[in-house]
Amino acid sequence: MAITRTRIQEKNRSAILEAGLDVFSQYGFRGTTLDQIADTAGLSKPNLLSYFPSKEAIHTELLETLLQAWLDPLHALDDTGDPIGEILDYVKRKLDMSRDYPRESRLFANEILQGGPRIADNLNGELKALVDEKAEVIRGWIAAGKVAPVDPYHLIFSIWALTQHYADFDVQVRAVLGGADPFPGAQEYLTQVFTALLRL
Amino acid sequence: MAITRTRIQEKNRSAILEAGLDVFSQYGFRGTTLDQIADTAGLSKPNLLSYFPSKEAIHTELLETLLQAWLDPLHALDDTGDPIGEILDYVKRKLDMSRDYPRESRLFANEILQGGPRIADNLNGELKALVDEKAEVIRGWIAAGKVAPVDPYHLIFSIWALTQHYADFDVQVRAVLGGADPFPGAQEYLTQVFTALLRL
DNA sequence: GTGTGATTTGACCAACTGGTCAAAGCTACG
DNA sequence: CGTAGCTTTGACCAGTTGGTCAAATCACAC
Repeated sequence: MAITRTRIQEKNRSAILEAGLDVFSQYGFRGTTLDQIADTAGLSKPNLLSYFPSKEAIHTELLETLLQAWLDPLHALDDTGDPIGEILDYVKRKLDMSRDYPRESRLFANEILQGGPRIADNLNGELKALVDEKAEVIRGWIAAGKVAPVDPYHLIFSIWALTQHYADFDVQVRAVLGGADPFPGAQEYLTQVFTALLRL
Repeated sequence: MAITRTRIQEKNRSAILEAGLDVFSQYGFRGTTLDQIADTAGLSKPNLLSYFPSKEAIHTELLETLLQAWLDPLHALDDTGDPIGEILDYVKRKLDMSRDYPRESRLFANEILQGGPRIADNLNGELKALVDEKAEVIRGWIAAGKVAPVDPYHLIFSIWALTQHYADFDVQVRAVLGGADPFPGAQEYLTQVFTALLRL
């Protein structure tokens, strides 16, 4: 079912998704209006609705794209690699995502804050399965005496929390730092944290 | 300007604030309706509006109360105490707040996600000043050779991120853990993290 | 019980919301 | 140049939103 699309359709669709990401990530699903998205995308509302059947459809498409990108870095955690190096690489990938795709991070945060009604299945299914799998990998490393014994689930939560914080709470972080770019310092600090934690 | 209030006024005001906290913390300012708050509080909308002049006023009052409670645990960080113990105590206080006041945490998260338009002054003023002050305390501990050298700002960010995550992303955390209470494990894990990081 | 002020609400309003539709404008190809 | 079909929009609709108001109800001191 390959849908053929004209250049204009391609351009408008991505303009709408881009605009939707902008607005949904700030105001959440209920706080966002179609007029806001249409204005941001530079289209009229009826025109926008000729590309997506509803507000819900735009949001759903954004969330689906996001969830894939969200799990990718964790998929890449390789049980045959150097344990501490693998974990530090995962931290780095997630921090880079917070720097380069902060709106996606905020879209996810907004959805979770609202109780995750639209992604509950994914959380309880794909996400949980993947985390269970990787937690097992980390447990293996601990059993093999390659990293210090820590709860693998809370280890993963802490990586999420520490990296996403720089995207989700960007305004607060920059206020405290007087506007300076937090990411170089964050990279160094997080390396230090996880090295100290996992080193034997 | 001490306002005298009848018992009914006292009860209704707090019912409204309670309901507002419930709804605002889930849907954010724009995503929340007065009808939702009124229903949750068990009042009619006109009655609700006889206690607060507008939706904005309820939100503002909640945010002001919140910001005070937010800064309190950091205020308590004592430069004359045992450094690592002081920091671990701060972590514990913040984690307890995430467990006992998750809605407040989410209200704050929602406001920051939206760019913090209603609390920008506080972030750049009171909050920044307090963090600057406590960062100086931590720097002193590092200079005195009492804790390992770490960036004090990122240390504070990491405490916020790691503790608030358990309130803000509660749905995700519980999905991954299959519904189990995350807080006992979190307490232990966070102690381990900050001990490993700060110990010389 | 009665009156007074506190409390509550039904009915209402203008602005906004998500969404529809028919008509208009535009573009590429013969 | 014409026209078929892609693209766009003005006008519209019903439901919701934040907020108002006068009238009704209630609680309680006398």
